[in-house]
Amino acid sequence: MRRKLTQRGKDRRRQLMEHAAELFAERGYHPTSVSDIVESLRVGKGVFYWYFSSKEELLAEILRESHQDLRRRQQQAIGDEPNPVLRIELGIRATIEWFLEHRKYFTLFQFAASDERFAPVLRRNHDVAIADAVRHIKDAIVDGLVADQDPEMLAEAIVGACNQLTRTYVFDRHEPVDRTTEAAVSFCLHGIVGK
Amino acid sequence: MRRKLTQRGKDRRRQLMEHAAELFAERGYHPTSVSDIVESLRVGKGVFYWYFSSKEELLAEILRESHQDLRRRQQQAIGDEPNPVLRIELGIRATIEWFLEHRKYFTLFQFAASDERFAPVLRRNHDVAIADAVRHIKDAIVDGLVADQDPEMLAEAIVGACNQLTRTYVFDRHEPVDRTTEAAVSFCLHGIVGK
DNA sequence: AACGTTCTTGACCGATTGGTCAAGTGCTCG
DNA sequence: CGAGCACTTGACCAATCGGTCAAGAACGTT
Repeated sequence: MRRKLTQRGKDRRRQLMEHAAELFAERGYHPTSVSDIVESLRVGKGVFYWYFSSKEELLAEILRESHQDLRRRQQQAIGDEPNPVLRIELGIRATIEWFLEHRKYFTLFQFAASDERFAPVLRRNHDVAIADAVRHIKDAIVDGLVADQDPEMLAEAIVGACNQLTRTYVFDRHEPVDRTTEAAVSFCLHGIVGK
Repeated sequence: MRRKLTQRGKDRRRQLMEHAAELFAERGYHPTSVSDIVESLRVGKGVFYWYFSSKEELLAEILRESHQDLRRRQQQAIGDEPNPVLRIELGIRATIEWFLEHRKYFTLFQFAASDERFAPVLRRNHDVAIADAVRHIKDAIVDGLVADQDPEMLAEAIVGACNQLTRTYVFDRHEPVDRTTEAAVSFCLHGIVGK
């Protein structure tokens, strides 16, 4: 296990994480062995265990860091937009775009959600995302833009609808993202506004 | 591999599938070995390979049969309801109820979607479910009950929102199903109707 | 140049895996 | 009763897994 990292070390660590994420997304977490990872990178197995204490810790770390990156993108996209409904829309668009550029994490998140070992990490990520959305929804309710319903449930529904649309059209069918994004936005906004 | 099954054989097969599904859902597919399955059932390993040609085939079979059962439940719930929007609502309610009674399959479907090997089976299941929903949505558009949008995208959005709400409130938090179902129905119907 | 730290190597290990098979048991039907 | 098929056993196998470690290379600092 590592102690302090030089720049060289940080680069290796990044390289391992990026590469492992790709392999995990392609072949799955369990079927991808630590040997697979280090061999395709042409380094010894010791390298892996210098930077990560276990294969499990590696995936947990990948999940944490990638989610941080997604969240950064969302906040950047929303900026200081005053209209809460518009903030939600900007968040949806940013999320779909991010996944389009980071396809591998979509499969990874999905797998992690189905494995007891990683569910806690994913759960924390998810809770943060929901909390973000809930703030905007509450603002919208206060402003009278949205009917008074449970904001948390609305947030979950939005996330679910967007993820499913992204999976089907962007990942499975490789369709252009525009129509999908518009459909997601329209469905979710009508869903929360509630006639 | 089996040839013909007596009643005794059919029962064993069912028993293996049900039990394996539970173990897979609890500990995950890969971490659950064939030995785990047969040992906890107190039978020899040969029994497993008498009924299934591989561990992979077993899960594929579980996915197929459970999805058939879910679909049967949906069709039964919808009956011959003439109003297409109401048909969708009945379908949503039936789905959430079914998953409540068959929790183990939720985790299983989720894992399968993240594994290349099982994606094809799951994909066919999903396509059938979407096609069912699309028919009702098209009817609703023809009747002027729903704005003219891509019915397939609406169907995907509905499935996504419902699944997410079910996962969070019914599985993770073990909350009573009523409020969740109402939220799902409300969000989805407003989402498709489109003010 | 020399020393300590960071980083890399790859043979090695015990455990476990999915899957096979020769040998047997029990059920059914003529 | 006995022949034949449906089913069961569990030792066994080759392959692979995550992880260790003693040895040494590369680097930064002085």
